[in-house]
Amino acid sequence: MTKINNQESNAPLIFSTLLETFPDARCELEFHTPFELLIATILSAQCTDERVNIVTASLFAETNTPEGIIALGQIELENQIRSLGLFHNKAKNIFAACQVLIKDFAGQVPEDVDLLRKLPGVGRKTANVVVSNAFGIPALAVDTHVFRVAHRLGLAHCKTPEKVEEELMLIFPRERWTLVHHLLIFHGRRICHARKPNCKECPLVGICTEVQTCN
DNA sequence: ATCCCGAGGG
DNA sequence: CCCTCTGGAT
Repeated sequence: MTKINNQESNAPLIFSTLLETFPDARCELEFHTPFELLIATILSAQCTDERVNIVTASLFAETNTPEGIIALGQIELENQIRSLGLFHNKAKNIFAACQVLIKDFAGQVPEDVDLLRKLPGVGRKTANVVVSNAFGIPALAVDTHVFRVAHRLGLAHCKTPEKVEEELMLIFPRERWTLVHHLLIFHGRRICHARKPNCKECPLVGICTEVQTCN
């Protein structure tokens, strides 16, 4: 029996529609180096990119190297990132990650997802964001937005981000992975919100498998 | 109240 | 699998 909400065949239409709607879809974290993006991405958990950018602007003006962060000290780092939430864990992880970078990677951010994941505080999603946006290596990071939107559009059906990542990578060609990630995020943030999706302004309302009619 | 580009630990 | 960490925006 055919799965009724299997929309893999609609993937090209979904891609082109979202690209037309969000031609500026991109990484919204501000960075100049892979290390800056790594730190910004770790900081981005549970808060908006906009506020991460405010904090990193002043932090990176002070230092943007692993050695510099170590010199800053964990307590001072905590104080600088406090307003971003989860500040203790983030500071602890960033501090430890800088030590690993210096000790095992000659102070350079590795261009490999598996190596990146050896860094404290770097999971699958963060590693994918760094390799794709800092090094141009195709990757499809599945965060809360990508997960939600992919399910609503019928592009994914699995229960874990890892499995959804696999599903999406099979549906879209490798050279599109990074852009697909950004398009789904923009759609999730601007229109397909977690709580009250704005279906009335959704360009995909005609093919969505989960249209919300109560808003 | 609920959500924000999560990850680690139990 | 679940829980915890966290301030700010809405």
